[in-house]
Amino acid sequence: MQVYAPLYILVTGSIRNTYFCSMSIVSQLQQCTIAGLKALYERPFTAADFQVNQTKPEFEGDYTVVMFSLMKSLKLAPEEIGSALGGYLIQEYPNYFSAFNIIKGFLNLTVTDTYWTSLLQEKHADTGYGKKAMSGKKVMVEYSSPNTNKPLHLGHLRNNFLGWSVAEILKANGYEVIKSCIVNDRGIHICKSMIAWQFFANGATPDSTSTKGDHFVGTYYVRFNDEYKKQVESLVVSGLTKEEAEKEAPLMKATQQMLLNWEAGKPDVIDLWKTMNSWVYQGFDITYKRIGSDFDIIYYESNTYLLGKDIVQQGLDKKVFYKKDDGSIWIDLTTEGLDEKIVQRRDGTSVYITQDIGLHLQKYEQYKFDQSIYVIGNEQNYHMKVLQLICQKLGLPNADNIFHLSYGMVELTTGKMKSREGTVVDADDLVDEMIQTSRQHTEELGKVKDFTATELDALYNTIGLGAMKFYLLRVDPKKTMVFNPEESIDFHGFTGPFVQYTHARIKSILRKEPVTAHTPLPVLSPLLKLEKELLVILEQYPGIIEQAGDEHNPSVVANYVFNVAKIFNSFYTEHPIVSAETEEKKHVRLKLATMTANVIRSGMQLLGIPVPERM
RNA sequence: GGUCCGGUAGCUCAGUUGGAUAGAGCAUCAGCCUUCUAAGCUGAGGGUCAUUGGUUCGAAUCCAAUCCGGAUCACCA
Repeated sequence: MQVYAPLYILVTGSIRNTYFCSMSIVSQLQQCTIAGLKALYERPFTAADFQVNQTKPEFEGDYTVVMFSLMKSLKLAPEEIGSALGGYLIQEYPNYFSAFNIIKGFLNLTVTDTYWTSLLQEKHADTGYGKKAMSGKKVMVEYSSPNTNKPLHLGHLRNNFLGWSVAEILKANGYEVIKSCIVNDRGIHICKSMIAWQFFANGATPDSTSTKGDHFVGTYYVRFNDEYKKQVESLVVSGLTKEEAEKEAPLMKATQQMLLNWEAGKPDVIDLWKTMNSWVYQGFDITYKRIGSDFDIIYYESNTYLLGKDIVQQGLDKKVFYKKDDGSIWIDLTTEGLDEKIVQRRDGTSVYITQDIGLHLQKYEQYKFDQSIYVIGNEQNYHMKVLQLICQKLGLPNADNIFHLSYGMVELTTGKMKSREGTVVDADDLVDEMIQTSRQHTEELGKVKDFTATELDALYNTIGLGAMKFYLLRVDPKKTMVFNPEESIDFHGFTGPFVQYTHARIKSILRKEPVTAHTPLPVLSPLLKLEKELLVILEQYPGIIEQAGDEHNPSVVANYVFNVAKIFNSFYTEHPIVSAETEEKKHVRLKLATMTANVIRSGMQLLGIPVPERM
């Protein structure tokens, strides 16, 4: 919890006038209400006994105590409770509440201008506003997890942006965060692109074809599937069943042999594998750098795929697992409503889930984390449920604190993305297009003609990527979302560039009128509607960070930051800042603008989106 | 078939520890640039919150049933 000195709290001597200075105004109101109910009715209530909401715009007031449940337990009419409680709050907490009205079961309270202006005075220049002090807790966030046989696509982008943003949000909530990635660099699917390269490439390389390495390898993965399909078809024509043909196709047999050779460590296969993977990594590096992803630790499946075997033995000893007659090892999860799950094949090799059990333990031993978050698509909900259950049954450390941040698939307006049908949206192509679009818009508007070429490139990147990240992060992670190409390059309305633009607008004013040059508040003239509206939403920022952290949900921040920008823009249109009615108003508005810019910058940073000074 | 997730405006999404007349953006229509950046602002139209029943002062939100969509239930990863 943040702690800030309550300069704006005036101590009046009454014991009941103790203030809860580091709290949000909502918590404050809850505490005051509890105290009031106790004083008035000599009965103990908790915050769960009544509801506090933001007052609807059509009514007078800032926050509302919903009294229906109180009416029931006190057996009193709303007017009675409302006038007693409202009167009490105004009398006992004059620094917080200045007026009230009662409509049906709603007690609407007006928060004093003193409260808002003191908040503004104290927080307007605080770039760490809303962020919590380090708690000493450590959390691992695993995300991205690409395969080394094809380039990154739209689905990976959602994953990467989510992982990055959740890491930033957790940092803001006081966690130490370790970002990790598990690279799926081995297995039959990796061998497919290797075999296709051997058969069809004639020694071509990314350099010889001027192709980005991951795309280069990706074409051979596609080529494999095409050629394999042809082989299967011709075998079917020659009389085999489809199943037989799929097994007997020469390409598949070669691939399976290659996998065996890889596992046996045959030098020529290992060399080819290393070479092709290095091509892919060169490509990934470029993409990760462009989209602003990075990791503190990268695990490779080629190193981890043998993990977990000791654990399987321990599980047998503990009778968590059992062995079937053929030698394969299983766990029975039917009492949990799941199925039986294999953890070791009859040939003694470990399966996908076994590696994950091993990796969990390895990560724990390495980092001693308090929580381990996996950013993985919802198609793996079952897998992750089983993983956690097994870890718990084995009594592995911190198994209860495995959290699957399950996100929904990204679909296209035309339907689902399918790698094999070529309906995927490539990450690099998309980034290119977004940057190109931002260039076009910027040139049309012609506001930054004095920028150098380098500055312009940086700006196009900021806007293009900002639009894309915001577009993918503004939706609740767990929901399947639709990617609409036209909508994604729209820079108006609920978009990243809209928020960035609002920031640039403010900065333009502050360059002319630095806020530091002004005397401190207090302010005597009453706050106008839009001034207060801005302060009300700015006051909510710490709570938003907390909520986003608790829910592992960046869309909470995206929605918030958009609303802040929207309210600021209304305010900006309605009220002049530099040429305000009075000097006092000018000071207040400059500070409001400063605080708004800081919150926008801070919130966007939690989404991994920089904001420009000009655009 | 079992399990899980979802269904809110033409489209994309908010809103669900039960609260006032269900909100944004896009799209459509009507306005606003001698004035701090119009990537902006103001206003209008647009809803059987999938359906039905239940719980209660009050249901988009909770419960039950039904319909529709998706994911998953591999000795693949």
